[in-house]
Amino acid sequence: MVQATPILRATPSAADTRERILDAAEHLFMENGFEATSMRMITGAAEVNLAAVNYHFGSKDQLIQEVFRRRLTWLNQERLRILDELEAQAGEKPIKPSLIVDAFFGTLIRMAEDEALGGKTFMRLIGRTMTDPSGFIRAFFAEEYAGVVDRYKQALFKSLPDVPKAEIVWRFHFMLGATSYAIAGTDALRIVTDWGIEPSEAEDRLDKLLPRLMSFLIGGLRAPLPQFDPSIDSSSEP
Amino acid sequence: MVQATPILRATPSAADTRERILDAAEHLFMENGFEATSMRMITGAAEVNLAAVNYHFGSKDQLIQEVFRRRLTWLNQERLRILDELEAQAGEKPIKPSLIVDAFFGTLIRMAEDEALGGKTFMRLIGRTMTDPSGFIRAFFAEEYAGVVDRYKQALFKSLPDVPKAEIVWRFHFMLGATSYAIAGTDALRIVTDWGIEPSEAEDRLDKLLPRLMSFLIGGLRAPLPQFDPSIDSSSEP
DNA sequence: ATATGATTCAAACACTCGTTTGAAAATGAT
DNA sequence: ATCATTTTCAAACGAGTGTTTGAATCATAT
Repeated sequence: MVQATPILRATPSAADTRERILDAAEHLFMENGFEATSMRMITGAAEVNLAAVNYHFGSKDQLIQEVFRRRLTWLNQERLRILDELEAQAGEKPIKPSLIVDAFFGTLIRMAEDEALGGKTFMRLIGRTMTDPSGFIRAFFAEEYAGVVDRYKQALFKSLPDVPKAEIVWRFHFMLGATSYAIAGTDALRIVTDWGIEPSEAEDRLDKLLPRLMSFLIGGLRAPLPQFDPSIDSSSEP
Repeated sequence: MVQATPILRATPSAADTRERILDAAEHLFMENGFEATSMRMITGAAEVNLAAVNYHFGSKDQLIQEVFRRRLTWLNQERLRILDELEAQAGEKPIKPSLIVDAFFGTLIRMAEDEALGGKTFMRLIGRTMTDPSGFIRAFFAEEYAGVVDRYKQALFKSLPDVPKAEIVWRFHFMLGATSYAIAGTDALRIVTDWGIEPSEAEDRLDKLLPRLMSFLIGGLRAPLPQFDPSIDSSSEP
Protein backbone atom coordinates (compact mmCIF):
# COMPACT_ATOMS: atom_id res chain seq x y z
CA MET A 1 0.00 0.00 0.00
CA VAL A 2 2.81 2.39 0.82
CA GLN A 3 4.37 1.61 -2.58
CA ALA A 4 7.33 3.89 -1.98
CA THR A 5 9.91 3.38 -4.71
CA PRO A 6 13.18 2.32 -3.12
CA ILE A 7 16.19 4.56 -3.61
CA LEU A 8 18.37 1.66 -4.67
CA ARG A 9 16.96 -1.14 -6.71
CA ALA A 10 18.76 -4.11 -8.16
CA THR A 11 16.65 -4.12 -11.31
CA PRO A 12 16.19 -0.62 -12.69
CA SER A 13 12.66 0.26 -13.70
CA ALA A 14 11.55 1.28 -17.15
CA ALA A 15 11.55 4.96 -16.25
CA ASP A 16 15.12 4.60 -15.08
CA THR A 17 16.13 2.99 -18.35
CA ARG A 18 14.97 6.00 -20.33
CA GLU A 19 16.95 8.44 -18.23
CA ARG A 20 20.02 6.25 -18.07
CA ILE A 21 20.04 6.21 -21.84
CA LEU A 22 19.54 9.96 -22.06
CA ASP A 23 22.37 10.64 -19.59
CA ALA A 24 24.77 8.28 -21.32
CA ALA A 25 23.85 9.64 -24.75
CA GLU A 26 24.24 13.25 -23.63
CA HIS A 27 27.70 12.55 -22.32
CA LEU A 28 28.87 10.54 -25.32
CA PHE A 29 27.42 12.99 -27.84
CA MET A 30 29.31 15.76 -26.10
CA GLU A 31 32.57 13.86 -26.26
CA ASN A 32 32.39 12.31 -29.72
CA GLY A 33 29.61 13.99 -31.66
CA PHE A 34 26.50 12.33 -33.01
CA GLU A 35 27.80 10.34 -35.93
CA ALA A 36 30.77 8.99 -34.04
CA THR A 37 28.64 7.81 -31.15
CA SER A 38 27.10 4.41 -31.88
CA MET A 39 24.04 2.80 -30.36
CA ARG A 40 26.28 0.13 -28.88
CA MET A 41 28.40 2.74 -27.13
CA ILE A 42 25.30 4.37 -25.65
CA THR A 43 23.58 1.20 -24.49
CA GLY A 44 26.87 -0.13 -23.22
CA ALA A 45 27.54 2.95 -21.10
CA ALA A 46 23.95 2.98 -19.84
CA GLU A 47 24.16 -0.75 -19.09
CA VAL A 48 20.95 -1.51 -20.94
CA ASN A 49 20.13 -3.78 -23.84
CA LEU A 50 20.97 -2.66 -27.36
CA ALA A 51 17.34 -2.68 -28.44
CA ALA A 52 16.28 -0.41 -25.59
CA VAL A 53 16.95 2.80 -27.52
CA ASN A 54 14.73 1.80 -30.40
CA TYR A 55 12.08 0.57 -27.98
CA HIS A 56 11.94 3.74 -25.88
CA PHE A 57 12.73 6.41 -28.45
CA GLY A 58 12.06 4.84 -31.83
CA SER A 59 15.34 5.68 -33.54
CA LYS A 60 18.72 7.24 -32.96
CA ASP A 61 17.56 10.54 -34.46
CA GLN A 62 14.62 10.73 -32.11
CA LEU A 63 16.94 9.99 -29.21
CA ILE A 64 19.11 12.95 -30.20
CA GLN A 65 16.06 15.20 -30.25
CA GLU A 66 14.95 14.02 -26.82
CA VAL A 67 18.41 14.63 -25.38
CA PHE A 68 18.05 18.30 -26.33
CA ARG A 69 14.35 18.65 -25.66
CA ARG A 70 14.43 17.72 -21.99
CA ARG A 71 16.89 20.56 -21.31
CA LEU A 72 16.01 23.17 -23.93
CA THR A 73 12.34 23.36 -23.08
CA TRP A 74 13.16 24.29 -19.50
CA LEU A 75 15.87 26.75 -20.57
CA ASN A 76 13.75 28.63 -23.05
CA GLN A 77 10.71 28.78 -20.80
CA GLU A 78 12.96 30.23 -18.12
CA ARG A 79 14.27 32.80 -20.58
CA LEU A 80 10.76 33.84 -21.51
CA ARG A 81 9.71 34.03 -17.85
CA ILE A 82 12.59 36.34 -16.97
CA LEU A 83 11.96 38.56 -19.99
CA ASP A 84 8.31 38.81 -18.96
CA GLU A 85 9.43 39.97 -15.52
CA LEU A 86 11.82 42.53 -16.94
CA GLU A 87 9.17 43.97 -19.22
CA ALA A 88 6.64 44.11 -16.40
CA GLN A 89 9.08 45.98 -14.17
CA ALA A 90 10.10 48.39 -16.92
CA GLY A 91 6.57 49.28 -17.89
CA GLU A 92 6.67 51.52 -20.95
CA LYS A 93 10.32 52.43 -20.63
CA PRO A 94 12.95 50.40 -22.53
CA ILE A 95 14.90 47.78 -20.62
CA LYS A 96 18.62 48.18 -20.04
CA PRO A 97 20.49 46.14 -22.71
CA SER A 98 22.71 44.50 -20.13
CA LEU A 99 19.65 43.04 -18.39
CA ILE A 100 18.41 41.55 -21.64
CA VAL A 101 21.79 40.07 -22.43
CA ASP A 102 22.06 38.59 -18.96
CA ALA A 103 18.57 37.13 -19.18
CA PHE A 104 19.40 35.30 -22.39
CA PHE A 105 23.05 34.33 -22.09
CA GLY A 106 23.42 34.46 -18.33
CA THR A 107 20.56 32.00 -17.86
CA LEU A 108 22.37 29.59 -20.15
CA ILE A 109 25.66 29.91 -18.30
CA ARG A 110 24.03 29.60 -14.88
CA MET A 111 22.50 26.34 -16.07
CA ALA A 112 26.02 24.94 -16.20
CA GLU A 113 26.35 25.38 -12.46
CA ASP A 114 23.32 23.18 -11.77
CA GLU A 115 24.34 19.57 -12.28
CA ALA A 116 20.69 18.50 -12.13
CA LEU A 117 20.06 20.46 -15.31
CA GLY A 118 22.83 18.80 -17.24
CA GLY A 119 25.62 21.01 -15.99
CA LYS A 120 28.70 21.50 -18.06
CA THR A 121 28.06 18.37 -20.08
CA PHE A 122 24.92 19.64 -21.75
CA MET A 123 26.48 23.08 -21.99
CA ARG A 124 29.38 21.83 -24.08
CA LEU A 125 27.09 19.66 -26.14
CA ILE A 126 24.95 22.59 -27.14
CA GLY A 127 28.06 24.63 -27.81
CA ARG A 128 29.39 22.16 -30.30
CA THR A 129 26.02 21.52 -31.86
CA MET A 130 25.42 25.12 -32.89
CA THR A 131 28.10 24.84 -35.55
CA ASP A 132 27.52 21.20 -36.45
CA PRO A 133 23.88 21.19 -37.41
CA SER A 134 23.37 18.29 -39.80
CA GLY A 135 20.02 18.36 -41.50
CA PHE A 136 17.26 17.46 -39.14
CA ILE A 137 18.96 19.05 -36.12
CA ARG A 138 18.80 22.44 -37.80
CA ALA A 139 15.05 22.10 -38.13
CA PHE A 140 14.62 20.94 -34.57
CA PHE A 141 16.68 23.79 -33.15
CA ALA A 142 14.86 26.33 -35.27
CA GLU A 143 11.53 25.14 -33.90
CA GLU A 144 12.74 25.00 -30.32
CA TYR A 145 14.30 28.47 -30.44
CA ALA A 146 11.97 30.29 -32.78
CA GLY A 147 9.78 32.11 -30.27
CA VAL A 148 12.47 32.92 -27.74
CA VAL A 149 14.99 34.50 -30.07
CA ASP A 150 12.32 36.59 -31.72
CA ARG A 151 11.11 37.92 -28.38
CA TYR A 152 14.65 38.86 -27.38
CA LYS A 153 15.39 40.47 -30.71
CA GLN A 154 12.35 42.68 -30.34
CA ALA A 155 13.37 43.58 -26.80
CA LEU A 156 16.83 44.60 -28.00
CA PHE A 157 15.36 46.66 -30.83
CA LYS A 158 13.30 48.60 -28.31
CA SER A 159 16.22 48.83 -25.91
CA LEU A 160 18.62 50.22 -28.53
CA PRO A 161 16.44 52.46 -30.72
CA ASP A 162 19.46 54.27 -32.22
CA VAL A 163 21.14 51.12 -33.52
CA PRO A 164 20.05 49.76 -36.92
CA LYS A 165 18.18 46.47 -36.60
CA ALA A 166 20.54 44.65 -38.95
CA GLU A 167 23.41 45.62 -36.69
CA ILE A 168 21.63 44.25 -33.62
CA VAL A 169 20.90 40.94 -35.31
CA TRP A 170 24.53 40.56 -36.29
CA ARG A 171 25.76 41.42 -32.81
CA PHE A 172 23.30 38.98 -31.32
CA HIS A 173 24.88 36.41 -33.55
CA PHE A 174 28.38 37.38 -32.47
CA MET A 175 27.30 37.13 -28.84
CA LEU A 176 25.98 33.64 -29.51
CA GLY A 177 29.37 32.67 -30.88
CA ALA A 178 31.34 34.12 -27.99
CA THR A 179 29.02 32.39 -25.52
CA SER A 180 29.20 29.11 -27.38
CA TYR A 181 32.97 29.21 -27.18
CA ALA A 182 32.90 30.29 -23.57
CA ILE A 183 30.87 27.18 -22.86
CA ALA A 184 32.45 24.55 -25.02
CA GLY A 185 35.75 26.25 -24.66
CA THR A 186 36.87 25.39 -21.20
CA ASP A 187 38.40 22.50 -23.09
CA ALA A 188 38.11 23.59 -26.70
CA LEU A 189 40.37 26.59 -26.28
CA ARG A 190 43.19 24.24 -25.47
CA ILE A 191 43.23 23.37 -29.16
CA VAL A 192 44.51 26.73 -30.10
CA THR A 193 46.37 27.97 -27.06
CA ASP A 194 47.75 26.60 -23.87
CA TRP A 195 46.64 29.14 -21.36
CA GLY A 196 49.88 30.17 -19.82
CA ILE A 197 47.89 30.88 -16.67
CA GLU A 198 48.64 29.49 -13.27
CA PRO A 199 46.81 26.18 -12.89
CA SER A 200 45.68 27.32 -9.46
CA GLU A 201 43.26 29.62 -11.17
CA ALA A 202 41.84 26.80 -13.23
CA GLU A 203 39.49 25.73 -10.45
CA ASP A 204 37.38 28.84 -10.01
CA ARG A 205 37.01 29.46 -13.70
CA LEU A 206 33.31 28.75 -13.73
CA ASP A 207 32.66 31.34 -10.99
CA LYS A 208 34.35 34.07 -12.92
CA LEU A 209 33.23 32.99 -16.37
CA LEU A 210 29.85 34.71 -16.25
CA PRO A 211 31.06 38.22 -15.28
CA ARG A 212 33.93 37.90 -17.74
CA LEU A 213 31.62 36.92 -20.57
CA MET A 214 29.08 39.59 -19.66
CA SER A 215 31.66 42.38 -19.77
CA PHE A 216 32.76 41.22 -23.18
CA LEU A 217 29.24 40.84 -24.58
CA ILE A 218 28.05 44.22 -23.38
CA GLY A 219 31.22 45.83 -24.65
CA GLY A 220 30.64 44.31 -28.07
CA LEU A 221 26.94 45.08 -28.16
CA ARG A 222 27.48 48.74 -27.28
CA ALA A 223 30.55 49.28 -29.43
CA PRO A 224 30.63 52.21 -31.87
CA LEU A 225 28.89 51.41 -35.14
CA PRO A 226 31.13 50.25 -37.99
CA GLN A 227 32.10 52.64 -40.78
CA PHE A 228 31.53 50.95 -44.11
CA ASP A 229 34.22 51.71 -46.64
CA PRO A 230 32.59 53.54 -49.57
CA SER A 231 35.61 52.99 -51.82
CA ILE A 232 34.36 49.50 -52.69
CA ASP A 233 31.32 51.03 -54.34
CA SER A 234 31.15 49.45 -57.80
CA SER A 235 29.46 52.50 -59.38
CA SER A 236 32.43 54.83 -58.87
CA GLU A 237 34.01 53.89 -62.21
CA PRO A 238 32.03 54.63 -65.41
CA MET B 1 58.60 19.00 -77.49
CA VAL B 2 56.24 21.87 -76.70
CA GLN B 3 54.46 19.65 -74.20
CA ALA B 4 52.10 22.42 -73.09
CA THR B 5 49.42 20.92 -70.88
CA PRO B 6 46.07 21.56 -72.54
CA ILE B 7 43.48 23.52 -70.58
CA LEU B 8 40.94 20.79 -71.12
CA ARG B 9 42.02 17.22 -71.04
CA ALA B 10 39.90 14.13 -71.37
CA THR B 11 42.06 12.19 -68.93
CA PRO B 12 43.01 14.28 -65.88
CA SER B 13 46.58 13.96 -64.72
CA ALA B 14 47.67 12.62 -61.38
CA ALA B 15 48.28 16.08 -59.96
CA ASP B 16 44.75 16.99 -60.90
CA THR B 17 43.40 13.94 -59.11
CA ARG B 18 44.90 15.06 -55.82
CA GLU B 19 43.37 18.50 -55.98
CA ARG B 20 40.03 17.25 -57.26
CA ILE B 21 39.84 15.04 -54.21
CA LEU B 22 40.85 17.85 -51.87
CA ASP B 23 38.27 20.22 -53.34
CA ALA B 24 35.49 17.67 -53.19
CA ALA B 25 36.42 16.62 -49.66
CA GLU B 26 36.61 20.22 -48.46
CA HIS B 27 33.14 20.90 -49.77
CA LEU B 28 31.56 17.72 -48.46
CA PHE B 29 33.22 18.00 -45.06
CA MET B 30 31.84 21.49 -44.75
CA GLU B 31 28.34 20.34 -45.61
CA ASN B 32 28.12 17.05 -43.71
CA GLY B 33 31.02 16.88 -41.28
CA PHE B 34 33.81 14.34 -41.30
CA GLU B 35 32.10 11.22 -40.02
CA ALA B 36 29.05 11.65 -42.21
CA THR B 37 31.15 12.09 -45.35
CA SER B 38 32.16 8.73 -46.81
CA MET B 39 35.01 7.90 -49.11
CA ARG B 40 32.51 6.93 -51.77
CA MET B 41 30.86 10.34 -51.57
CA ILE B 42 34.21 12.06 -51.95
CA THR B 43 35.52 9.97 -54.82
CA GLY B 44 32.12 10.10 -56.46
CA ALA B 45 32.00 13.91 -56.37
CA ALA B 46 35.62 14.15 -57.52
CA GLU B 47 34.91 11.63 -60.30
CA VAL B 48 37.89 9.51 -59.40
CA ASN B 49 38.28 5.90 -58.41
CA LEU B 50 37.47 4.87 -54.86
CA ALA B 51 41.00 3.71 -54.16
CA ALA B 52 42.49 7.05 -55.22
CA VAL B 53 42.18 8.57 -51.75
CA ASN B 54 44.14 5.79 -50.11
CA TYR B 55 46.68 5.86 -52.91
CA HIS B 56 47.34 9.59 -52.77
CA PHE B 57 46.81 10.33 -49.08
CA GLY B 58 47.07 7.01 -47.27
CA SER B 59 43.89 7.15 -45.25
CA LYS B 60 40.78 9.21 -44.65
CA ASP B 61 42.31 10.81 -41.56
CA GLN B 62 45.37 11.91 -43.49
CA LEU B 63 43.11 13.35 -46.18
CA ILE B 64 41.33 15.44 -43.53
CA GLN B 65 44.66 16.77 -42.31
CA GLU B 66 45.75 17.68 -45.83
CA VAL B 67 42.47 19.50 -46.48
CA PHE B 68 43.30 21.81 -43.58
CA ARG B 69 47.02 21.97 -44.08
CA ARG B 70 46.99 23.36 -47.60
CA ARG B 71 45.02 26.38 -46.37
CA LEU B 72 46.13 26.82 -42.76
CA THR B 73 49.85 26.99 -43.41
CA TRP B 74 49.31 29.88 -45.78
CA LEU B 75 46.93 31.62 -43.40
CA ASN B 76 49.17 31.38 -40.37
CA GLN B 77 52.29 32.37 -42.26
CA GLU B 78 50.41 35.42 -43.48
CA ARG B 79 49.37 36.24 -39.93
CA LEU B 80 52.94 36.03 -38.73
CA ARG B 81 54.18 38.14 -41.63
CA ILE B 82 51.69 40.93 -40.87
CA LEU B 83 52.51 40.86 -37.18
CA ASP B 84 56.18 41.14 -38.02
CA GLU B 85 55.41 44.23 -40.10
CA LEU B 86 53.34 45.80 -37.34
CA GLU B 87 56.07 45.26 -34.79
CA ALA B 88 58.71 46.64 -37.13
CA GLN B 89 56.68 49.78 -37.75
CA ALA B 90 55.88 50.29 -34.06
CA GLY B 91 59.46 49.91 -32.93
CA GLU B 92 59.53 49.95 -29.15
CA LYS B 93 56.06 51.40 -28.71
CA PRO B 94 53.10 49.03 -28.20
CA ILE B 95 50.88 48.31 -31.19
CA LYS B 96 47.28 49.49 -31.27
CA PRO B 97 45.05 46.58 -30.18
CA SER B 98 42.72 47.07 -33.12
CA LEU B 99 45.61 46.49 -35.52
CA ILE B 100 46.48 43.21 -33.80
CA VAL B 101 42.88 42.05 -33.86
CA ASP B 102 42.57 42.91 -37.52
CA ALA B 103 45.80 41.12 -38.35
CA PHE B 104 44.57 37.90 -36.77
CA PHE B 105 40.83 37.82 -37.41
CA GLY B 106 40.66 40.14 -40.37
CA THR B 107 43.16 38.07 -42.30
CA LEU B 108 40.92 35.06 -41.77
CA ILE B 109 37.80 36.85 -42.95
CA ARG B 110 39.54 38.35 -45.97
CA MET B 111 40.53 34.84 -46.97
CA ALA B 112 36.85 34.15 -47.56
CA GLU B 113 36.77 36.70 -50.31
CA ASP B 114 39.48 34.92 -52.29
CA GLU B 115 37.95 31.91 -53.94
CA ALA B 116 41.40 30.60 -54.85
CA LEU B 117 42.16 30.24 -51.15
CA GLY B 118 39.09 28.17 -50.44
CA GLY B 119 36.69 31.04 -50.05
CA LYS B 120 33.61 30.69 -47.97
CA THR B 121 33.71 26.91 -48.16
CA PHE B 122 36.91 26.51 -46.20
CA MET B 123 35.84 29.33 -43.93
CA ARG B 124 32.71 27.52 -42.82
CA LEU B 125 34.56 24.28 -42.53
CA ILE B 126 37.07 25.76 -40.12
CA GLY B 127 34.24 27.44 -38.25
CA ARG B 128 32.46 24.19 -37.60
CA THR B 129 35.64 22.29 -36.85
CA MET B 130 36.69 24.50 -33.96
CA THR B 131 33.90 23.09 -31.84
CA ASP B 132 33.90 19.59 -33.28
CA PRO B 133 37.47 18.52 -32.75
CA SER B 134 37.43 14.76 -32.40
CA GLY B 135 40.67 13.31 -31.16
CA PHE B 136 43.38 13.57 -33.72
CA ILE B 137 42.07 16.84 -35.18
CA ARG B 138 42.63 18.56 -31.82
CA ALA B 139 46.27 17.55 -31.92
CA PHE B 140 46.69 18.63 -35.51
CA PHE B 141 45.13 22.04 -34.90
CA ALA B 142 47.20 22.56 -31.77
CA GLU B 143 50.38 21.94 -33.73
CA GLU B 144 49.33 24.11 -36.66
CA TYR B 145 48.28 27.04 -34.45
CA ALA B 146 50.75 26.80 -31.60
CA GLY B 147 53.27 29.41 -32.64
CA VAL B 148 50.84 31.91 -34.13
CA VAL B 149 48.47 32.18 -31.19
CA ASP B 150 51.33 32.52 -28.77
CA ARG B 151 52.86 35.37 -30.74
CA TYR B 152 49.54 37.19 -30.86
CA LYS B 153 48.88 36.66 -27.18
CA GLN B 154 52.24 38.21 -26.34
CA ALA B 155 51.52 41.13 -28.66
CA LEU B 156 48.20 41.76 -26.93
CA PHE B 157 49.82 41.57 -23.50
CA LYS B 158 52.23 44.29 -24.53
CA SER B 159 49.50 46.26 -26.23
CA LEU B 160 47.22 46.22 -23.17
CA PRO B 161 49.58 46.45 -20.19
CA ASP B 162 46.81 47.47 -17.77
CA VAL B 163 44.61 44.43 -18.49
CA PRO B 164 45.34 41.22 -16.54
CA LYS B 165 46.74 38.51 -18.78
CA ALA B 166 44.04 36.02 -17.82
CA GLU B 167 41.44 38.51 -18.97
CA ILE B 168 43.14 38.93 -22.31
CA VAL B 169 43.31 35.20 -22.90
CA TRP B 170 39.62 34.86 -22.17
CA ARG B 171 38.71 37.72 -24.43
CA PHE B 172 40.86 36.27 -27.19
CA HIS B 173 38.82 33.13 -26.76
CA PHE B 174 35.55 35.05 -26.93
CA MET B 175 36.76 36.79 -30.08
CA LEU B 176 37.52 33.41 -31.61
CA GLY B 177 33.96 32.32 -30.89
CA ALA B 178 32.37 35.43 -32.34
CA THR B 179 34.53 35.12 -35.45
CA SER B 180 33.79 31.45 -35.82
CA TYR B 181 30.08 32.17 -35.75
CA ALA B 182 30.47 35.10 -38.08
CA ILE B 183 32.07 32.75 -40.55
CA ALA B 184 30.02 29.59 -40.24
CA GLY B 185 27.01 31.65 -39.41
CA THR B 186 25.95 33.10 -42.71
CA ASP B 187 23.94 29.91 -42.77
CA ALA B 188 24.17 28.73 -39.19
CA LEU B 189 22.42 31.74 -37.76
CA ARG B 190 19.35 30.72 -39.66
CA ILE B 191 18.99 27.91 -37.17
CA VAL B 192 18.15 30.24 -34.40
CA THR B 193 16.60 33.23 -36.08
CA ASP B 194 15.19 34.21 -39.39
CA TRP B 195 16.75 37.54 -39.99
CA GLY B 196 13.76 39.72 -40.52
CA ILE B 197 16.00 41.80 -42.75
CA GLU B 198 15.26 42.76 -46.30
CA PRO B 199 16.61 40.02 -48.61
CA SER B 200 18.08 42.75 -50.80
CA GLU B 201 20.71 43.27 -48.17
CA ALA B 202 21.59 39.59 -48.17
CA GLU B 203 23.90 40.05 -51.14
CA ASP B 204 26.45 42.47 -49.78
CA ARG B 205 26.73 40.78 -46.41
CA LEU B 206 30.29 39.64 -46.98
CA ASP B 207 31.44 43.19 -47.74
CA LYS B 208 30.07 44.53 -44.50
CA LEU B 209 30.85 41.50 -42.37
CA LEU B 210 34.43 42.47 -41.62
CA PRO B 211 33.78 46.03 -40.34
CA ARG B 212 30.81 44.75 -38.38
CA LEU B 213 32.81 42.01 -36.75
CA MET B 214 35.74 44.31 -36.06
CA SER B 215 33.61 46.85 -34.24
CA PHE B 216 32.18 44.11 -32.07
CA LEU B 217 35.54 42.50 -31.32
CA ILE B 218 37.26 45.75 -30.39
CA GLY B 219 34.30 46.74 -28.27
CA GLY B 220 34.48 43.48 -26.40
CA LEU B 221 38.25 43.51 -26.05
CA ARG B 222 38.30 47.04 -24.65
CA ALA B 223 35.24 46.66 -22.44
CA PRO B 224 35.48 47.63 -18.74
CA LEU B 225 36.94 44.85 -16.64
CA PRO B 226 34.41 42.60 -14.88
CA GLN B 227 33.69 43.07 -11.18
CA PHE B 228 33.87 39.70 -9.49
CA ASP B 229 31.20 39.25 -6.85
CA PRO B 230 33.03 38.84 -3.52
CA SER B 231 29.91 37.39 -1.85
CA ILE B 232 30.67 34.00 -3.34
CA ASP B 233 33.98 33.96 -1.49
CA SER B 234 33.96 30.71 0.48
CA SER B 235 36.19 32.09 3.24
CA SER B 236 33.69 34.73 4.35
CA GLU B 237 31.88 32.29 6.63
CA PRO B 238 33.83 30.84 9.61
C1' DA C 1 60.04 0.08 -79.51
C1' DT C 2 60.76 -1.31 -75.00
C1' DA C 3 61.22 -1.29 -70.23
C1' DT C 4 60.20 1.16 -65.84
C1' DG C 5 57.59 3.38 -62.70
C1' DA C 6 53.29 5.85 -61.53
C1' DT C 7 48.47 5.81 -61.59
C1' DT C 8 43.84 3.89 -62.25
C1' DC C 9 40.47 0.45 -61.82
C1' DA C 10 36.96 -3.28 -60.41
C1' DA C 11 36.42 -6.37 -56.93
C1' DA C 12 36.61 -8.02 -52.60
C1' DC C 13 37.99 -7.71 -47.65
C1' DA C 14 36.62 -7.63 -42.65
C1' DC C 15 33.98 -4.78 -39.87
C1' DT C 16 30.56 -1.65 -37.77
C1' DC C 17 26.37 0.61 -38.32
C1' DG C 18 21.08 1.25 -36.98
C1' DT C 19 17.19 -1.50 -36.84
C1' DT C 20 14.10 -5.59 -36.42
C1' DT C 21 12.43 -9.86 -34.57
C1' DG C 22 10.24 -13.15 -31.56
C1' DA C 23 10.70 -15.27 -27.44
C1' DA C 24 11.59 -14.59 -22.32
C1' DA C 25 11.00 -12.01 -18.23
C1' DA C 26 8.93 -8.58 -15.32
C1' DT C 27 5.07 -5.74 -13.99
C1' DG C 28 0.43 -4.42 -12.68
C1' DA C 29 -4.60 -5.12 -12.33
C1' DT C 30 -8.45 -8.08 -11.39
C1' DA D 1 -3.56 -16.95 -9.13
C1' DT D 2 -4.53 -15.54 -13.74
C1' DC D 3 -4.36 -12.63 -17.34
C1' DA D 4 -2.85 -8.66 -20.26
C1' DT D 5 0.73 -5.29 -20.87
C1' DT D 6 5.05 -3.57 -20.70
C1' DT D 7 9.80 -4.14 -20.84
C1' DT D 8 14.08 -6.77 -21.58
C1' DC D 9 17.00 -9.79 -24.06
C1' DA D 10 20.03 -12.46 -27.50
C1' DA D 11 20.40 -12.98 -32.15
C1' DA D 12 20.23 -11.81 -36.61
C1' DC D 13 19.35 -8.60 -40.73
C1' DG D 14 20.88 -5.86 -44.74
C1' DA D 15 23.34 -1.88 -45.80
C1' DG D 16 27.30 0.90 -45.61
C1' DT D 17 32.05 1.76 -43.74
C1' DG D 18 37.44 2.36 -44.70
C1' DT D 19 40.93 -0.25 -46.63
C1' DT D 20 43.50 -3.69 -49.51
C1' DT D 21 44.67 -6.29 -53.55
C1' DG D 22 46.44 -7.45 -58.04
C1' DA D 23 45.83 -6.80 -62.58
C1' DA D 24 45.26 -3.19 -66.27
C1' DT D 25 46.44 1.20 -68.09
C1' DC D 26 49.03 5.29 -68.60
C1' DA D 27 53.20 8.22 -68.90
C1' DT D 28 58.01 8.78 -69.42
C1' DA D 29 62.85 7.93 -70.36
C1' DT D 30 66.08 5.06 -72.46
